[in-house]
Amino acid sequence: MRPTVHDIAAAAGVSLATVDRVLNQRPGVRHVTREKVETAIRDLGYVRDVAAANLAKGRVYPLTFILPASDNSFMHGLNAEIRAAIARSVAERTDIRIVEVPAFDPQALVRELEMLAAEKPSGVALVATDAPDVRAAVDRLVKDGIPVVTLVSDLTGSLRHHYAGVDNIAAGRTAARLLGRFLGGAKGEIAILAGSMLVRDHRERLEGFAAVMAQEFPALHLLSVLEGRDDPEVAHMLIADALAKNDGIIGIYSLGAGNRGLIRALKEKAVDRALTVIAHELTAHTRAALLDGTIDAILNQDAGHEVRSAIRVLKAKADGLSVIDAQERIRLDIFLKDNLP
Amino acid sequence: MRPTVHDIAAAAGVSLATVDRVLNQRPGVRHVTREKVETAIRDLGYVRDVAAANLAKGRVYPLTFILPASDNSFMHGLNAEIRAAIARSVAERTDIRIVEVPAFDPQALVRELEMLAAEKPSGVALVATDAPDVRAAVDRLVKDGIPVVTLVSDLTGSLRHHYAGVDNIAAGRTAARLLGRFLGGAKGEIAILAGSMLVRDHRERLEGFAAVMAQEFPALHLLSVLEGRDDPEVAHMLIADALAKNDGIIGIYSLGAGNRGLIRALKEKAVDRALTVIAHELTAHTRAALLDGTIDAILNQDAGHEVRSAIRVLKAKADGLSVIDAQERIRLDIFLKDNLP
DNA sequence: CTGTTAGCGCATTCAA
DNA sequence: TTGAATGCGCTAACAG
Repeated sequence: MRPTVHDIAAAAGVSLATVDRVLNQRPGVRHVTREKVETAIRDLGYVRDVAAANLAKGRVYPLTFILPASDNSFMHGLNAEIRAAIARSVAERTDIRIVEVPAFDPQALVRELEMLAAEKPSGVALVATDAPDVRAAVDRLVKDGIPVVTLVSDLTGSLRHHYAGVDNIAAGRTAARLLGRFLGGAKGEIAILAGSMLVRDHRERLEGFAAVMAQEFPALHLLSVLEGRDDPEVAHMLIADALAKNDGIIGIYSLGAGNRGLIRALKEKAVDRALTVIAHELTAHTRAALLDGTIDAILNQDAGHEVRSAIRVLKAKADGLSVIDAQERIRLDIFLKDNLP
Repeated sequence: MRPTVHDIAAAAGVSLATVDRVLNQRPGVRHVTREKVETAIRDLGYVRDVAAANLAKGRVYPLTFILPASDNSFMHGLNAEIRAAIARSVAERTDIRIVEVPAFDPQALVRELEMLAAEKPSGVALVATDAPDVRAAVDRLVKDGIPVVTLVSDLTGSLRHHYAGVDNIAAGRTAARLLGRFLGGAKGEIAILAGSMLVRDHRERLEGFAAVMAQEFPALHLLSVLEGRDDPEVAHMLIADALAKNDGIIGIYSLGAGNRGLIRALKEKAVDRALTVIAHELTAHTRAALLDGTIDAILNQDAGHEVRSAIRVLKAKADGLSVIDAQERIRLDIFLKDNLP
């Protein structure tokens, strides 16, 4: 039978309350007493029963998710996954709130983070816009003792406890190798469609992509990046235009959202052209395009995994517990038409 | 505040014990009383607090994992992941035991399953050898009310509750498309190295691979399957021999284990040949080979995820709870040298 | 500074 | 067929 607080109390010759005090590092225990209890804990190999503790405390974890108010399938999916987590709240003792802030707007994000500092939730998850002010606001939360997890796009250099998202440099590199290998030594131009160079994840994907292309596929020439602001209309316009003007394009890498527009442009302008296309994020649109051959491969991050992982990590940090690193690693999913979920 | 058993008891005008009886469908309750309680449960929207229930019961979940005693990196990895889960046993209220049985030996597996029927653990996970007797033994366990999960290799047609492993037909198809695209229209022969056609996962991979190859890459001709019994020595011999005898081989698909031997053969016999190679399972050996260019892509199943998933599912089934399907889906990981974990 | 006591939500004797 | 009482492991008043 595993030891309980009673066993420790007996072994240390103190009462339950005192054991509880040292266990939860509360003040009001003489140094020697504390030592005695700590020794007993170590000797008996005590591990606290978190479930019982939570029951006694009636603990719930108020968590806040801050998302950009972007109208694209990926963000809708992320939102849906959080709502699914909300539906499980009772069993998981969470109390989750979703807050939307204008996209690509650091100041709005900062304001929200400052309000949260007052609310003192058990944890905060945010899709970070990469700006110094945001970093400062996040650091402030962390210093106040509130666990913070970045979601989808990281905030390197900040004190955030954890990043729940894919390695975007690796994603870009993978896209490059896939595209290069699929094109098998052909010579030509590659168009690149991004959302915005203001968000870190897109910048990193581009960086990884360009690096591998330059190093391993010199026969392929990268055109300058098209910024579609993750908006299907803008993306459509940009791609249609590029295809019309440039006959040498043989490959496209779409590293942001708004792929609806890309796909429409391809179906209108490129039915008769041999084009190899790699895109990010599995949505209803990209899935259909992969199946009908318009897209050759999709790189994806599992939004459900990201949300569940963020919640697990925030709860663990709130309790000072450790996590299973391998379980929290968000992998880069590669989908061909054969291994779709 | 969410309703508790007390609230139900009050609402139904009965005692806690009676509420508990209907909650756990125990006998000794008049029909009318039962109805009253059930109405109260529904009206108040009661959901049982599983953590509290487990505390009161002092519940632990004795689980048994049955693995083939195969000496390859993948099985070693699987074993290690189970041991990692054992290390977490205290917190997760599990009591996990690993049993090894001779590989590819249905009768040994059946004997073990029959012994388990007597022990009545909370759940059983097994790497299934595909045979009618095994199916019958599994069905027997299920009918006895013991949750059963197949791991890595499934047992279709049996009553097992869940399969924690990848879709191997999809894996084979994906391997074919990757190989075909990487070879970009070249014409030549493809060597296939399997472990044994007696295990379902290998048969399914081959099936998927052959289907896509026949349909989409007619210029590539599949040689007859080499069975390496997941043994590095045998694999080495078979591949070295094939390469020596056949100059037309331009691609290799290794769908089983024992890749150490394959890699050694490639380094000895094929340094001067342009060979595209796809293999299964990420191990220290295949990882190194991917990085140095000997292998072009690795298809993988995350053993850690499989083990954690099997445990979650077995616990849930033992309690009659539902699982999050997306969380329990084991995906096919595709690794290029750029996205290694 | 330390101890006593009463729960958290549920399961389980033992009586009635 | 039903109910009262006790305890699971832990926390948190409230006394001392």
